[in-house]
Amino acid sequence: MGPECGKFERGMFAEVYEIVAQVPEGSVATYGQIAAILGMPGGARTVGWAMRQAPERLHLLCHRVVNATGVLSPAHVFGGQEAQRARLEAERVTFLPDGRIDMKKHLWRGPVK
DNA sequence: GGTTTGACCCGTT
DNA sequence: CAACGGGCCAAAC
Repeated sequence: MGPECGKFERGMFAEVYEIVAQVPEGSVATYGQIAAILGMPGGARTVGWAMRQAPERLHLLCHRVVNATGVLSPAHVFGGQEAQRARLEAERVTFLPDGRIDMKKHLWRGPVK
């Protein structure tokens, strides 16, 4: 593979995008979890950062990434939490009456282990 | 090359 | 239970 073989964006963002892309339907990952997989314990903010800058051309599955509490991101991100929730529900992700994702059921267990 | 930012996480008040 | 602050890290300005 050449240095510019039509790959993703450079930097550790690419790693984040790849991890997110590996999350199967019906599962969700947390920022801290992804950060830990990348070898950045405590770097949850950096992951969220990559998501903010996330280029749409990658068809990001960022809607499967939530915080550790299972709460969706602020409204101004996905065009409304309602939109993100609808996407997750379409993937058979169940929500608790609290409005949070049932992390115990859908929390991704990592790429492979 | 220092400063600012950001979709976080956790403990404490 | 809700609000506040500190810590942590990498990219953009």
